[in-house]
Amino acid sequence: MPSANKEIAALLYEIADMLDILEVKWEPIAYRKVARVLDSLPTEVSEVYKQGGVKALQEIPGVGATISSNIEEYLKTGRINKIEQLGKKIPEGLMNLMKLEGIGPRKAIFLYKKLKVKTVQDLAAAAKAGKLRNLPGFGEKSEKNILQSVDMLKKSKERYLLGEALPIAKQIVEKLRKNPAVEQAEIAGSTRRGKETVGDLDILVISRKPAAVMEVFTTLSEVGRVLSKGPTKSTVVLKNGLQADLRVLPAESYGAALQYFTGNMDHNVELRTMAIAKGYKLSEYGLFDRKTGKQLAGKTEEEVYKTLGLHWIEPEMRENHGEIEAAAAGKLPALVKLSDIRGDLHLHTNWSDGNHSIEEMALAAKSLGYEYIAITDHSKSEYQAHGMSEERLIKYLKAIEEARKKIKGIKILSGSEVDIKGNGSLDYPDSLLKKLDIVVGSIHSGFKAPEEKITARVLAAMETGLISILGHPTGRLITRRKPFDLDLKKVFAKAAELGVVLEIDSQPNRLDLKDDHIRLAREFDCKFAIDTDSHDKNTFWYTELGIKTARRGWLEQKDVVNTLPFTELKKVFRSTKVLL
DNA sequence: GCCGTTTTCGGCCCGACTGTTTTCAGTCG
Repeated sequence: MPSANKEIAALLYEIADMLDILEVKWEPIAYRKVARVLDSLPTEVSEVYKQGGVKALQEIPGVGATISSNIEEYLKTGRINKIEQLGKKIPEGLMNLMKLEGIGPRKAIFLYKKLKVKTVQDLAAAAKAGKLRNLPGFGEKSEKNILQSVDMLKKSKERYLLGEALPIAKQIVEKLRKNPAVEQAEIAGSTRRGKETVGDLDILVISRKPAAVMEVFTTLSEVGRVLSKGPTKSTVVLKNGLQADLRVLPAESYGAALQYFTGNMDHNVELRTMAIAKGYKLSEYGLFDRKTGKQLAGKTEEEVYKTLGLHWIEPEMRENHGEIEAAAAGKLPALVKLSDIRGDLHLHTNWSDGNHSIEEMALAAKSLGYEYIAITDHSKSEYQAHGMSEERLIKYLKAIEEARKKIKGIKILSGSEVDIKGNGSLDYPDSLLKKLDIVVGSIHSGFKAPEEKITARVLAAMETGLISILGHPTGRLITRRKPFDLDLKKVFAKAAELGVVLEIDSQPNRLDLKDDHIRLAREFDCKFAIDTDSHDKNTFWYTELGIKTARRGWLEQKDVVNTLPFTELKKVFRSTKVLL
């Protein structure tokens, strides 16, 4: 299912930027708003249009007569004429100037008018030649900053994996907490929401000595460069290139600030709109009565939500995807928690491409308090990953048997991550598969096959009745590879029918299924397993990433099979005819 | 361009920091 939503959103953003440069008032806001909505719309715009035409498009918040016709045009022709029309009025390359930190639409158009600067290179040359310093609103400092921005643009990476951002965010927060000036320090932003990629870190500190906090923050060993440093807000670029913002607020604003800096933007705009309707004003400082200016809430997030007539909403749900309506109706799910996890059902050892032995993996899992694990090394087709031949599989099962004798206090299940081959058959004969406790069925080839083909392949594999868990179902690698072109509805319906558990693979670059897909699968009443797919005893913490992803998909404890005690887990997998 | 338990016209979230100014515009989130 290739998504047109993202493409349309990108075009609407482009229109907004163009209108900004042309100094059109308000219209950019309207376009940007719809772009944001489409970016995270769970349903396909093309479907909406197919069902109800332009009228249905106008049901999407922010979409009116003009934008709906823009969308319709795109769906029919693959382009939006307005972009070409606007493009004629804007010099080639000028849009790129706005990618520079500190250059917005006003400065971009001003520089063009004054100096005929069109490209980033033009601007860098002008700055180097000292041609900017005498322009109104510019000075020597501006030239220096522009040159630094050009430098940064070259090096910058768009977004970082949650698995990269979360550890460093935690590290920074821990350091801040050790400082006596810091009363509280929290991670906010998309990291707190558990988004699969993170653009920058948002850190919130409560303190009565903001200056001291800023000093500590801007001189942390992780910091590469300080972009700005004020009394309550500073921005730095970390040595790994990730940007980090720190805000300091007083304790009475803690809840409102945490709420505000957690976002996302759409969620916040919605809350502020609700506040306005009630005659309140919501900011990071608190919820206030508009007339009297009296603070009504702000110390805790719960208080802020409650005063707006809502139950407290889990950070991972704050995407304006219906959670506000659910909170108003008291219908929020009780999300699954990290502490609910009792085991990991997808692990590799040095029997295939893992770094540690069966015993080492089992001991690491046991030290986490896990009740059970499944060892699931690769099947024979995974030649490059030292996939096991039938003969080695037999020896491997004996080795698992040995490990069970040595290590008590944790159940070690025997399994394999078995390749689903091109025709949908599995990589070992049925007789061997039936000797395993758990079969994780995964696709590792033919990623680019057309929808019908790859969907049929997955359905056929599930119909063998021998797959317990469908491993990393869409095969995506966040930074490298698109998901398979699967008909997810068919796959989820079949998984629910046959009792095949869907994996949420917690590898930082996978997070597969992803949040939106999980929510869709949940509608089919599918069951899930949150696994780490660990190849090393030190990566069990990836579960945290999988949990956040599951929570973004609104999953509850009852939806996730590896939260079950072992006796219950056995019952789940009985239906797939795999022995346990 | 969109939208309406204040509005079919007149608003559009709100506030911090920087660099330039000497009270503020632009940018950012």
